Amino acid sequence: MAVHNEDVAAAFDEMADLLAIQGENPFRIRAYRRAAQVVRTLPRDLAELGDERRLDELPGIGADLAGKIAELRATGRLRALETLRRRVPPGLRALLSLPGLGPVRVRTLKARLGIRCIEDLDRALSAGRLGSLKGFGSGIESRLRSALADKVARGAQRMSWPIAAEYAEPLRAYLQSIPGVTRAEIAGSYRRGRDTVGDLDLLVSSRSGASAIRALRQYEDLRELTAAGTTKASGVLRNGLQVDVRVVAPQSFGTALHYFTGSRDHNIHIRRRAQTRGCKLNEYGLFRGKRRVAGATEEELFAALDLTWIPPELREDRGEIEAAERHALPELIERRDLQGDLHAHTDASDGREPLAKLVAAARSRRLRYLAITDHSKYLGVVGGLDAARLARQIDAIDALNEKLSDLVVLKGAEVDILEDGQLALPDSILRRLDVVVVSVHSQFGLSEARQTTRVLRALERPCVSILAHPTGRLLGERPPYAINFERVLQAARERPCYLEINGQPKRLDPEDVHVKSARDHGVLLSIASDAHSGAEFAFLDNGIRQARRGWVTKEDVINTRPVVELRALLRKTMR
DNA sequence: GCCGTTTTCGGCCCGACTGTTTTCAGTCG
Repeated sequence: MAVHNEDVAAAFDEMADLLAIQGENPFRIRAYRRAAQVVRTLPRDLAELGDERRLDELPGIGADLAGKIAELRATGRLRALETLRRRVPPGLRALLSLPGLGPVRVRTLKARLGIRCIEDLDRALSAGRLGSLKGFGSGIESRLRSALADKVARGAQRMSWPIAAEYAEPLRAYLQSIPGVTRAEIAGSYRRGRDTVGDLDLLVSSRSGASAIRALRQYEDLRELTAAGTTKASGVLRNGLQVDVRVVAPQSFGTALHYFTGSRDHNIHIRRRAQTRGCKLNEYGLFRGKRRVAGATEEELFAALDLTWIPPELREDRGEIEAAERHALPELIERRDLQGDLHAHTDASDGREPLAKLVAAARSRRLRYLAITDHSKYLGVVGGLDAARLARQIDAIDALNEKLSDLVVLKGAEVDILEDGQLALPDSILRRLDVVVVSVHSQFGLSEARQTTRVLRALERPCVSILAHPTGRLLGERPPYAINFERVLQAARERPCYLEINGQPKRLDPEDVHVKSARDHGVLLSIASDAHSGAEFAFLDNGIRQARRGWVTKEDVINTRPVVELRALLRKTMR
């Protein structure tokens, strides 16, 4: 039985929760949580990392946890976890996710009222039995009631970054407009450019926190304010998105922005670094004794710690601090580096605009080239092109190019990879194209072995330029399909062909750690909008963000090249 | 449970808000 990173991470997370409910040493609990995080975001499968000795080289994993990983891999079980489950009713874990309930109160509920799961808690609340308990006032009771009431509705759903942006930017502008506010920035996972955002963290610079927070109450999109002090407030927007606002004085803005941007693991690492240098770092500044040595800007904070300024997208404690110390951070790609887009659809398949209109939109965005990659005719996609229709589109594009001087239209197709690894169009027509994008649109549930074989077979075909949206996930709808990404990368490098970073808000595929892994393997990338209308060329921004989180530079991306160099790279993929 | 340019033991990031607290524990980020 194959044990994957996520299985290990889930087991460690459960260990941490159950140990917390038992009242264990908080640092031991944190060690499990940190290990879960490290394993979860590992770019490669643990199975390929080899023996225990290699495992304990991972940060946060020592001899004991390496042994537990080995045990899970060998037996599929973890005796320590099973022992804990016998001692702590597993239903108690779910209680930890409710607001106001931490390990201490959960333990009280179990000890005093015999509550072992959410349903027990619901009944106890209805019967009014909580009021008698120490530490459970009417405030907590009402918060629990409402949390249980809309637990299903709200859930812990994270929102795709581009959707969150529609709420974050107006709120930022509103805060910026409050009298006395000199600056307002969105921090948190949004500023780090994560593919999904769980809540919005905003930082405000003002000498009067109280008045800024009073003004926040008036924000029209705010449903309720759940907590409000003089420097900090939390609330919920009408769409259910959680918002945290923090106010600091200008001389603290840099350290506060850094602190509020996170990630948590990055912050802890940076604060340890400050400590070992005899300093203390908090959101108000970097202090040596009582003297503030940095605070107003992030730049002075990093400089004071002998680090290059680290772009927010890299702040995940995945080696960026070590790289900044060596002044060896990558120079991350920017939107203006892109010269064209290699994945777009017209109304010949499922796009919404005709060829001419899409090309006009690309020109107005100053793209130098655009590949038209309509779907092949296959199940699932209405109106996909067969070889005859594709041949007619090829002629139409040749004619269009005659009339264009500032943009080159590249002839392409997005060809389905069939279940057996064959392509949905014959090589004879694919040879006439400039770029062949291949992708999986069916049979997402195959086993990892079969899915991997399927894609590897497709990559053996003579005409394959780019593997599009390589894991098939749809945020909030469909998980990535099971595939051995490592083997796909090896095949892509040897072949060669390129890997797409898809900028559709629902896809953002592949995820950041896989992007970084591709870069580490020397596989070149294509940043694509997958546009289905001219307006969707804006999705290139999403692809850039995803690329930056994977440490990608301009040199790692094929569509930063002028068209002549790009064509040379594409020819290398055709046999 | 992890980890080490003071340390193989004794630390482990740090502060705001809430509630029930007459001085602080619990939770959260």
